[in-house]
Amino acid sequence: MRDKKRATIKDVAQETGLALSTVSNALAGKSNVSDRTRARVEVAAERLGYRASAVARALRMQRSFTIGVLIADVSNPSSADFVRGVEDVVSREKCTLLLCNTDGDEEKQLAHMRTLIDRQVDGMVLISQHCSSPKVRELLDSSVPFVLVQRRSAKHKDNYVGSDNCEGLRQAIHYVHSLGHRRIGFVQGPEDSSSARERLETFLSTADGFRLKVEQDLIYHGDYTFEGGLEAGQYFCAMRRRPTCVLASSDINALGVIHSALDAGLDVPKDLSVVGLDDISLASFRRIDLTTIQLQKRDMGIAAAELLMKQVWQPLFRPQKIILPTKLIIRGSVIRPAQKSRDKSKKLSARGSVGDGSILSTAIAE
Amino acid sequence: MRDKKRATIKDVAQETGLALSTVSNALAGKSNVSDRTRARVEVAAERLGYRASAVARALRMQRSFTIGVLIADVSNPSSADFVRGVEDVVSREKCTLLLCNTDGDEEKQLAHMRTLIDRQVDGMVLISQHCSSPKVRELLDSSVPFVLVQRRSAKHKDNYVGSDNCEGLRQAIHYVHSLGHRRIGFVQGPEDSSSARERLETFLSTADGFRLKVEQDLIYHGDYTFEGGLEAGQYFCAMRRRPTCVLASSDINALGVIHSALDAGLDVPKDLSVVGLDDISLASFRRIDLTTIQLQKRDMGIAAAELLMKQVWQPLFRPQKIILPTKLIIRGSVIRPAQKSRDKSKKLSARGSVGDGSILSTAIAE
DNA sequence: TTGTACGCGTTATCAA
DNA sequence: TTGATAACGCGTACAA
Repeated sequence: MRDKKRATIKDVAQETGLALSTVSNALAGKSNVSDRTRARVEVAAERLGYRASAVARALRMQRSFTIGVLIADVSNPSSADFVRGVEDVVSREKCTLLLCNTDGDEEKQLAHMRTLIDRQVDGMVLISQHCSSPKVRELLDSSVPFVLVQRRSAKHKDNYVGSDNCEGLRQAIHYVHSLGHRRIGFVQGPEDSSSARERLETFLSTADGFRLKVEQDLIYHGDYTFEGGLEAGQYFCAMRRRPTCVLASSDINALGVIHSALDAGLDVPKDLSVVGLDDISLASFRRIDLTTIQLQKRDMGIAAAELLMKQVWQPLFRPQKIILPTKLIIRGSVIRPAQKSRDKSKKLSARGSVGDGSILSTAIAE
Repeated sequence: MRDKKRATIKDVAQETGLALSTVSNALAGKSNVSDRTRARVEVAAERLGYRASAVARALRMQRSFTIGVLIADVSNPSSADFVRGVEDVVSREKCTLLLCNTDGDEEKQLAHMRTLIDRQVDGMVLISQHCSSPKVRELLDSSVPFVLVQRRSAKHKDNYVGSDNCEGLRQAIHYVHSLGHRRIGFVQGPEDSSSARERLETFLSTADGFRLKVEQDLIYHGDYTFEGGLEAGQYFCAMRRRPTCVLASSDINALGVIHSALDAGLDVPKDLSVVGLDDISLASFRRIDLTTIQLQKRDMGIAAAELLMKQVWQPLFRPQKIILPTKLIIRGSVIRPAQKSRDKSKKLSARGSVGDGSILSTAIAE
């Protein structure tokens, strides 16, 4: 069943009685071929079902019309959006996307990077990948154009697309503070993430602006995962002086925190308010109703791919940083802390659900 | 900064003073080369940082070590898992994955299929894609090995990986029936999905086995999306004789149904029980706590890729169908219908959350 | 306007 | 055991 050989440009030449180059020129839309022959060529090509081999073309042109994307895990809802954004523009530009999962493992990342380079991708997008270690650096600098997304190297002037780690977070802190929260827990992302570090700094300085003293034990060194959220939640809920609000490292992470809080017999948001980061599509689902800092991931993917394509077309294009805005999305997972409860804002309080029997609601505020 | 030219096999030959073919043989691990020269070659290759060009190799070998994957939308949480599974085995097999989003649009699918074929992919995995229309069919049959996932063509004997649309669903119906539900709504997936059709048949026949008469208006012709779930939910909630339980077409769809029910002032599960399909990771999150039929998507992706690789290596391998089991995962979104409430099953009832003020709990059973 | 010839970097065949 | 040579399918200078 599998077809006989694919028609090549040679077949079209034979069919029309023209030379290879004439056919090539005709099909490429070059101006040095008469309308009559072009038409003949087109008809013949159509009839033979001829399509140029992208492989041969890539070899000849030293350009594969292929873009590599490295990501920790596509099946992670908070990262797949990036890929989608990248693919949007890549396919619009007549390129195709080579996808690699690295699981955050540097060895895997290196291996994938090498095979991408072997495949002569025209460029790569690295989403939250390692980018500082010598080995990665060497590949990066010696091969093809690339754009870093979300995680950058301090030491180098690279193309970078990220989100404003300050603005949304500051809004969140203002908001939470305005509601009366004074003890605020913070889940920090992984140590090697530049964004995670920036967010921590922003948190500390903003809190400082409010004369909030942030004790060390209010910073939980975690990651972006659900499991990490569970642990963070357990940690915070077990504290003697429990925070009244927790800023999680991601939406998924926030759900982990909430999960643990519920397990501990606390109610969210009555006993513990939680803020996420991402605004995944499910965040607006009523049963979740997560107040969160919105990241425009698909747009970041789009920006990254567009930046990359510029690099590909004009290799002298100067490296560029693009920072997309973030903003706080207010939903129901944050309300005033318990002490000054009796709150009037019906909309918010109505949304809280009642916990199960074993409520240990010894709500503590400072 | 961008490197000077990549070293080619020619450079290695020059460096060692050997012939191209000898170098090639040495590096390919062929047995017809002395240990001494092999060592020399390896050293030289290492020093020059030589890596074979995958493009040239693909042209020569007519094999690209590349697999194409077509999917509606990677950023959809209920489909990204497939991709991850496919990538797991593809990368293990030293191949790379070309990813295309089709948005369920046949034209886009065709365009992507063509570029994949132009790129001489060794095979393709089509996840929930169109596979019966003449145009698609023609490409499928005339190009490279392929495996269909989740949606198949009735008319052809293709490689297919799917899930048992019967078993899990039957379990769900048994379960729901045993709790006392008699009016059960069913959200059907898109018309052109073979799985959706199979599930409807299973639903009807199983219901028939219980002497449940399923009126036409209990079947809602929808899709797999959240928005579709919202509409389905509105539809069911507005019925004069409302169902006490709804079987949704996917987890995301189920969340839509729940959302609408809550909006209508109903409580889930007290006034309306809901069953999902997928078991996405968030389904187990307490605030969602969705009783659902589990599909092993990542495993399906793995099975599909393995089947495809077999086809690639041995083109005479006979087409094969692989059906992965499904099972009901019992959580909290289904309880006994309101009438015969007063239920004793603490575990289930304890999990229900209390609705807000405006409860229209005119629960109706047959 | 059309045709010839070469090279992109490999692997495979066959002769030395 | 090693080496010369011919493909693979295309684009492109250059000659006709």
